Amino acid sequence: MEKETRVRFAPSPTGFPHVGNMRTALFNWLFARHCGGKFVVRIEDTDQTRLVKGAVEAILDGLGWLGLDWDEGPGVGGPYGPYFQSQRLELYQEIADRLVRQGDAYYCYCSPERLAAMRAEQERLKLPPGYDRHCRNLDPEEEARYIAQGITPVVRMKVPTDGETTFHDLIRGNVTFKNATLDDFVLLKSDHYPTYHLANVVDDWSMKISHVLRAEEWLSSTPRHLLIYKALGFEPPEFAHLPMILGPDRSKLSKRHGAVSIIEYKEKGYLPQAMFNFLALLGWSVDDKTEVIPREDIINSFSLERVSKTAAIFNIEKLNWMNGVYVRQLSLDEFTKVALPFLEKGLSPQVGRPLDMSYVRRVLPLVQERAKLLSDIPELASFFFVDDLDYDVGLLLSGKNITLSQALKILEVSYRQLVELDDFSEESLEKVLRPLALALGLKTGDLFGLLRVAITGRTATPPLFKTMSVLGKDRCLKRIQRAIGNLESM
RNA sequence: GCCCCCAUCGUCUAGUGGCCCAGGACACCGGCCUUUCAAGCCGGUAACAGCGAUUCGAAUUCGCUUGGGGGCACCA
Repeated sequence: MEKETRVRFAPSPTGFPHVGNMRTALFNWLFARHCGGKFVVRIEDTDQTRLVKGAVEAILDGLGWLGLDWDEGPGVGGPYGPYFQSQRLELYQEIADRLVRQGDAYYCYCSPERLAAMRAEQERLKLPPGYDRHCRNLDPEEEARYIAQGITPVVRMKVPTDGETTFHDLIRGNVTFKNATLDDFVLLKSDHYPTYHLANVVDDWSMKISHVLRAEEWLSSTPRHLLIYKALGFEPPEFAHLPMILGPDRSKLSKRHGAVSIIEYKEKGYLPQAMFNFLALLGWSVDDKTEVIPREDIINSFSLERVSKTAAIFNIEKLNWMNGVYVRQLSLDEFTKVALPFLEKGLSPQVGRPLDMSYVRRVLPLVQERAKLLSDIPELASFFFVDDLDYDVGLLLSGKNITLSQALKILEVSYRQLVELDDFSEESLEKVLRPLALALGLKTGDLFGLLRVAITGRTATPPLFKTMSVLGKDRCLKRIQRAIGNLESM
């Protein structure tokens, strides 16, 4: 029987879910779903000093938001748990002991101060930094002396000083490291927690992970992991190192590049479908032209062969465009559902709540094709809700062909015509206003432009008749009246 | 400094020796549509880092150079 495909996403809760991490999660998830394998989430909380409160929840929220469901892990359990490394300490300690007993690892009593001094010296001499193996071959007396001092040792891997470690990366091909360039890295810290290297190997093995898909930043620690697998006699998984996601300055994406947490994108009004699609295309492609592609199709066509080797810059412009595409694809019901929270939150407190839903449902279609982000919506729609339009009166005269007195006259005539109009539908309005332009000897654009400003306070809005029809006769007349007043007091 | 990875338009990418004086998308610039905006449509600017080698033929293979990135913690 073929070995089951099992992949994992193993975030450490030391911060919020970074888009780079989420892309890694996504690729793992896609790989599992494509192969009909399992997607495991494991929390790597072995650094007690850097734990961030709420980070686990935020990470899981991020996964949930993108629709990346996990088969084993926090909340769902599974046969290889626990899925928090802090709950598996004994396992790592046992393995570390075993490595020491076998002679593949050793206790190191060096103080942080000594290590720092050593590093400083190495830097001064322009030597590659790395542990100098001071404790690798301690004589028993010396070791006894350290123990007597009550020093809690760390456990270090006894890395072979010669030979090479080679592995086949599914994306990059064969990669070889000389063992001599590796130092004796720490396996178990003095607080008895494992380092990433140990915990990661032990867990990937004990959780029967078949493929490790992780970011390229891990490439150079892979030989260390392989050395541990070898010492333990474990068969290593397959490795695939995904290209990095970089900021616009080509450096590793970080907070100084702006929004970096997936949660921030959610809050700014990106749609998860759009983010999913966009992230899938960062480092992977279907063919030479497909951009917008449904989730199911991405799963079906996903393969590591089409993952690129080159680091990618996070191109927010393209994400924005793609989000707009997905926003426009939404049905009115769907759009209403996702837009409402943004409207509630972003509309001025002056606007009465709760919002009139039947009115909202008439406004929203006019906004939908103009919004790139859901957070654009309150601004795009505010004039539908606010009673007192706050605009620069000069805008009323922004049409270059109209003088103040003309504008006044036009508004007055328009007002008189509209008062008479009972049916305020788009068609009916058009039937009145187009002829009016002709009658006044105006270009339609000049008349409609003036009315637009009077009625909305803006020069760019959804189509005028639609807008007026949604606003209703009352509001439109009041606003025209008010515009007349504004002009008179100029 | 040492080790590893990478190298096609500004950006994301297609391209696995002839189909490529390099295709798509975003952005940008024109035009059309049009009551403004948006959307849509049409068109345009724009790239194989350099040098050698292999080959009848290289974006595609190899080498070197250059450039970029990542790693070198009792962090992950």
